[in-house]
Amino acid sequence: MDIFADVKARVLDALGRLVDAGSLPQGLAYDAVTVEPPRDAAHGDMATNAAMVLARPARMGPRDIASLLAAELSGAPGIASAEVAGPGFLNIRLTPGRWFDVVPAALAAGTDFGRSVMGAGRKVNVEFVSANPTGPMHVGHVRGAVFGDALSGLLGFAGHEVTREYYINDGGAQVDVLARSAYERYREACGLEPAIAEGLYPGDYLIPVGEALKARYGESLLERPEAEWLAEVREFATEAMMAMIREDLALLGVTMDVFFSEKSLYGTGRIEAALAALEADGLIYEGTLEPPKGKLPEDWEPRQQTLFRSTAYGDDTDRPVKKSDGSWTYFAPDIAYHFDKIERGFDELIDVLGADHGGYVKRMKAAVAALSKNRVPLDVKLCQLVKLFKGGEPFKMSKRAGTFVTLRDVVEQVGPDVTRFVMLTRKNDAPLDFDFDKVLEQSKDNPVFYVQYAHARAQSVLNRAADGGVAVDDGALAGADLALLGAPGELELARKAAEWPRQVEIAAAHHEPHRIAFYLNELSADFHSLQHQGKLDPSLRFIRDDAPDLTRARLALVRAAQVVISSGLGILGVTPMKEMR
RNA sequence: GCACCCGUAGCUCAGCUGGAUAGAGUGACGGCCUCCGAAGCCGUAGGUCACAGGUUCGAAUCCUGUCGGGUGCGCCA
Repeated sequence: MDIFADVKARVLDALGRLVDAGSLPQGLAYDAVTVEPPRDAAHGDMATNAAMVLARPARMGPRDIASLLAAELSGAPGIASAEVAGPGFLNIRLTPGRWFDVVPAALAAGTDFGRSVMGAGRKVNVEFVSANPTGPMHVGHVRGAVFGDALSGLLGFAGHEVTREYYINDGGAQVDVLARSAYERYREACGLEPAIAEGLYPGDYLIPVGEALKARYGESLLERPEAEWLAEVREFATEAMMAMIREDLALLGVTMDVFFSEKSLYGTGRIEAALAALEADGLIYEGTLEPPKGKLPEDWEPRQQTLFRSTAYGDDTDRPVKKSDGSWTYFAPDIAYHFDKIERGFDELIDVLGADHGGYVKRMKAAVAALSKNRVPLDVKLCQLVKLFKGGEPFKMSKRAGTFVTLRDVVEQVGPDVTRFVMLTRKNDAPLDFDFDKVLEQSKDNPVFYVQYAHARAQSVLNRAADGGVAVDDGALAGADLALLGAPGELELARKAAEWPRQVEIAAAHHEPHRIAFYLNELSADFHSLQHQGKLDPSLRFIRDDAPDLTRARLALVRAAQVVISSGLGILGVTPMKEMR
C-alpha cells in the first residue's frame, strides 16, 4: 500500500473525468504529473504539480486547471480538501487518520512491506566485484561488492528479477603471472629457494597454494619447462584464488548467482561471433587511430588495427579490438561477455566498476547498444575510492609495511553489518571516508548505530509491554483502534513510514541504494524524537497502564516503524538488532 | 588537449526524472535524565547552492562557457 500512489491514481482519475467532460483537451500526457510530500508541512499532506505541467499542452492557465481539479477531487475518498496554491500547485489534505493506514499495512506485510511491482519482473543483470583472481579481495573491492549487492537487493525488492554476476578475469596475462608466482611457492614447498622476481605476486597467500601443488604433483613439475606446467598451474591457482574470493564475499554476506569465466570466451568462437555481429552492421573495420590531441605519448607510432566503430554510438573515438600482434585486446572479450548477457535475455544490464574505469564507460555502452540494437540499456555505476582512517588519521596502505588492508581485515574488525551500512552512507560516485574507530562508535553521528538503536529501542518497548501483559504479536496489534492516535509526533512518524514504498521506487529507479540508508536515518530520527516526547510528557508514552486501547494503538505504530526499519535494513543486507547491549 | 565525475553551512554530505522559505550530521553555544534504553531529545547560530550567461510560470537540479578538484585517454585488465 502506497498512499502516494493511491492519491496519484485519484488525481489521474479526476483528470480523466475532466477530459471526458470536455473541460480539458484530449490527448494530454500525464507522465510529468507527480504527487509528492510538500517541503513545508503547512502546505498540507501532499501536493501535485498536475495543473502546472498540463497548462502548456492544454493551453490553459495553471490556476484554472488547478481549480477544476480541486473541485473534481474534493469528493474523492480519503481526500479532505484540495486547494490551489502558489503558481498552480494543488495542495491536498487527507482525511484524518489516513496516514495511520500505514500501520495495518506494515503489520500485515511484515518485512515485505514496501515491495513494489515497478520492475514488472524485468530481468536485470548486475555485474559487480569482478576482481582479478590473483589474490584476496582488498578494501578497495569492498565498496563495489556492497554497493552491487545492495543495489541487487533493492531492485529485487522493487520487482525485478535480478542476477548477481561476477566476471572472472582469467583470460589475460595476469593469471600467467599468478601461475609463475604460485610455481615459485611450489618450489619453496619442495625445499628450494623461491625466486620471486620483480612483477610476480609476493603475497603469503600463495604459500598454501604452493603446498597444495606439491601435494598434488609431488616434485614432478620441478624439472619441466614452463610451457609444460603453465596451463595446469594457472588453472589450479586460479581456482584456489576464486575459492578464497568466494569466502571473502561470504564474509560480507555476498552471494553471486553466476561466475562467468573470461577464459571460456577464448578458443570457442564466442569472441569471433560477437565481433561478427558488429561486423554485420558495418561497425568493424581496419584502420589507424589518430593520436590523442595535446598530450602525445612518447612512443606513439601510427598502427593499423582492427577497430570497433564506437563513435557511431556516442563514443569519442573508435576502439581497437585487436593488438598489433593479432591477439585480442581486453575490450574484445568484454564485448563478447556483454553479448552473452544480451543473448541470455536480460532486459537491463548494470556494471559496477571502480571510478578509475570511467574512461571505459562510453565504449561499453556503445557496444551494448550496437549488439542489442538499442534494446538493452547498460547503466555503469562507478564507485569512488574509500579513504581509510583510524582515529581521525589517514591510514596508509602499504604491502611492504604490512598494512595492506584486506576485505577480511575490515570485516573481522568491524563486522559485516557495519561495513555494509557505512559503505552505503554515500552516493556511489562520491568519495567515502571509512574510519575504523568511528564506525564502531556508539553515537548519533554513526548512522549504523543510530538506525540499529532505533530498531532495538522499539523492541525494548514491545518487550516491556509484553512483560506488562500486553499482547504484542502482529495479529493482536493489527486489531488496535488507530483512531486513538494523532499526537503530532505520532503523525510525523506515520507519515515518514508511509513514504517507505515511494522511497523504494525512487531509489530503485535511480539505481541508488544509499537513498535507503538516508531514509532509514530520517525514520529513526522521527522514532527517537517520539520516544523522547514520552519523557517530557508522560501522557505521550507508548505504554500507558491507564489506557490499554491507546497503548495498543501506540505499540502498533511502534511496531510498524520497526517493520519498516527491518525491511530497509534487509534490502541493504544489514541484520536488524533487537538489543544493543 | 579531450572525455567522464565532482564543487551546497566552518567540516562531512543529502536534496525526489525542474517546484513553494535549500536540509541532516558534526563542530560552536544553550537547555532536557527520581520518567518506556540520555548510546537519546529540544533550541540558537551558520548558505551569493564555485562563477557568468541561457531555457521557463519556476533552476542547487536542464543547456553553454569559465574557474577549481578527481579519474582516465592505441598493443594493462
